Amino acid sequence: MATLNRPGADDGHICGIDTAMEVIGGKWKVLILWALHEQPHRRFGELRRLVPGITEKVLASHLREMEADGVVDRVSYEEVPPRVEYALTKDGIRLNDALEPLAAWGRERVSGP
Amino acid sequence: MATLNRPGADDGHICGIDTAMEVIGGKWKVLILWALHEQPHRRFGELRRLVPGITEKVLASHLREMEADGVVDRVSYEEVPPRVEYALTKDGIRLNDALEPLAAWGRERVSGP
DNA sequence: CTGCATCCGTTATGATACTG
DNA sequence: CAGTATCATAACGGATGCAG
Repeated sequence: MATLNRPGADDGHICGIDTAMEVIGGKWKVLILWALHEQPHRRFGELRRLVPGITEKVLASHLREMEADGVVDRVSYEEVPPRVEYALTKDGIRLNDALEPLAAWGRERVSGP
Repeated sequence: MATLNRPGADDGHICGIDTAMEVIGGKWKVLILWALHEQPHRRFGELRRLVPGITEKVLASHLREMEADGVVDRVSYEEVPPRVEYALTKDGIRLNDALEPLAAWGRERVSGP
């Protein structure tokens, strides 16, 4: 290959990582993925508590993006009070699995080799 | 565990991924890593060509950050004209390896399952 | 050749208040 | 409960010019 390529170029993804980076690019997305990985069918309020520091606005927009990216499923139950549940899609689960080695790297880095 | 945690919190990194995300958080860092993985001891100008679209300022600042994070080694030869070479550290190599499953995920996503 | 300084626009993230 | 609207700020990236 002559050069590496940016997202959006014809091929764009010689190493494929940029594709993934676009999906997990939000500041809190990996934590959301992680929370949904531990237990599927989390409600909005649960996620808000599980990811301390995140605002409702950012949580909502991240969830919408992840839904659009096909890694998260959103199920809205038409009841009162409202109930909405989020879960990983199959692709989201695979994404989370692919993140595990990275998590291991981070853990080693914190605790030392 | 009660909650997930942000970087900087006491534990901070229950899943360890946020640690890694901080290191690869720059827009072009994974591409720089990739370029250095293919062949160590790249020069500044080489990297600029290998990562089309990146500006000198951003390349320089990314390299400095990655050096501070201990994933890149910088070797400056005191000659004229100046020559500076960059290479992955051991930790950088392991990081790149940890990125591979993510790259695979991205590749599948582009080409279809 | 390497790469820092400055200015500047865009995007991402945050705080707060409000609605169905 | 599950969001949306609005306003404000910060972080990031890009363009250009200059220096060792």
